[in-house]
Amino acid sequence: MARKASLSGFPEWLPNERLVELHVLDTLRRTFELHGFSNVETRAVETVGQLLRKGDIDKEVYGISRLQAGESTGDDPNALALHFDLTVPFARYVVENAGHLSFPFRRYQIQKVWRGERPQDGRFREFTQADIDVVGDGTLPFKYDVELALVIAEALEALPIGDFKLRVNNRKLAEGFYLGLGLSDTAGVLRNIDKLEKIGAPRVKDLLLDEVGASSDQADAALALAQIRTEDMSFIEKVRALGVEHELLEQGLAELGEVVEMAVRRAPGRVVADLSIARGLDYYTGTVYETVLVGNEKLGSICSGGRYESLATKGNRTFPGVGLSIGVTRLVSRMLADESAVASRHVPTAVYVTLAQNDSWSDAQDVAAQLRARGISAEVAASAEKFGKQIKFADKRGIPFVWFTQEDGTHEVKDIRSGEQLVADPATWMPAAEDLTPRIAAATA
RNA sequence: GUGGGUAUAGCUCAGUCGGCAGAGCGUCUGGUUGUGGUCCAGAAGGUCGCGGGUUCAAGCCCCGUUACUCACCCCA
Repeated sequence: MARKASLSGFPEWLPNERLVELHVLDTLRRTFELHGFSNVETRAVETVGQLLRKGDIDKEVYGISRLQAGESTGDDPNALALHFDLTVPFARYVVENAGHLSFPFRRYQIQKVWRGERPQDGRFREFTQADIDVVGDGTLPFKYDVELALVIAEALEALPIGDFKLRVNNRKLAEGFYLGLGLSDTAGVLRNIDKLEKIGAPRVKDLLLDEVGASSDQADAALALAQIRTEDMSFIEKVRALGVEHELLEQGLAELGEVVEMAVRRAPGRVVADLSIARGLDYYTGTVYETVLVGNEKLGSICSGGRYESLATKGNRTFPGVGLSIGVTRLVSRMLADESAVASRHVPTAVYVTLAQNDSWSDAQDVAAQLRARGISAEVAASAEKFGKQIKFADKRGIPFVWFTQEDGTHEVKDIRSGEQLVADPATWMPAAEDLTPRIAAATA
């Protein structure tokens, strides 16, 4: 059971919960590196001017000020603030280090981010994001849009989170469609279509009529597009059947088709073409991704991103990119809440070395050192309490083995779960591989 | 930022009409004096969120406040 933090929105896990989070982080790191992504870390703060480049989100940003100085971060673009995602800092990093990087540059970045939003289930003010992006110099082949969807599907598949769906759409497809319909405020249409799942078609239609000046037919057509959802290439025929024509629409169909075609082959069942996905942020220009846990759709997206033709600019150079961001904290909070993953024990210790007499502590440390030298985590009792108490100490922590040294200098090790106690040699004894370190087990559904 | 709900032991929660602060679980100790888990007995553990008011008397009623929480907004 996930414990609620004392400061809302700033979660702090217990040791066994943190083990689950570490397992997620280790798994992501391993998957990303297997696919050749380099890691970078950027500073926690950016200037306000830098952060607000991509939109009016100043309400979400935590400013930094020195208490003594009584400074106000107010409107000063040079004031410092905590980053609220990893994409904007990465864009700055790319520009500043362009001369040292080789493009296309693929990097992953796993860090805390901060947002001054009202916390709720699965929504935090301090949380960890795991980003992967590929950024090019001037151009970036579309194949990366396909590749990133597959890398993310693989990464999520390696986690004990149950079934998920990576929903993919394409901005060009949607915008071309709206333009072909004669709706020029494509951003406005997108913004309202994005609410479809939450508020339903009738209310979205009202919004389209009121806010973007669509006719009833135009609104119906936009809604019809958004209702298309297929796990194969058939979405293309369904779009064509709506009878709208536009050059941008054709481009979008071709691009989304490429992602879906490859996903069907390489990640079957994980990717769905979902033409209702819009994504709130307006810097996406092509592919957009959003991921939900099947059965936990209300939690919101656990991973999203997209293609942006201009991640950053430097002089007359532009750096297009495509990337996705996994909401690690949201994911972990869900895994803890529904106990879909639990640590096999609370501590790293595999062997608890007991003490027969208080003055045998140093000898016990010699035993522990021999075990540690072979990669076995060992801990020595602090006082020679009754063996019953020492065993209980280990049992409460889930330590699987208790070590006894006899008066004659021989050793025995007890498996605390079976009660089986055998003669053992500290120079050669090994626990079973699954007992060496805490394991994260997926609950069997 | 807007609206609703909640706040009592480490955890989950009772607390009647305003009249001595409670239970279960957990923790600790002992039974069992150097091999745990079960069982039995006992113990410790409280700023009743905080501040004010009404009253002979407030966990309970009134006002304020803070935190938490759900929804809106927005997003991982």
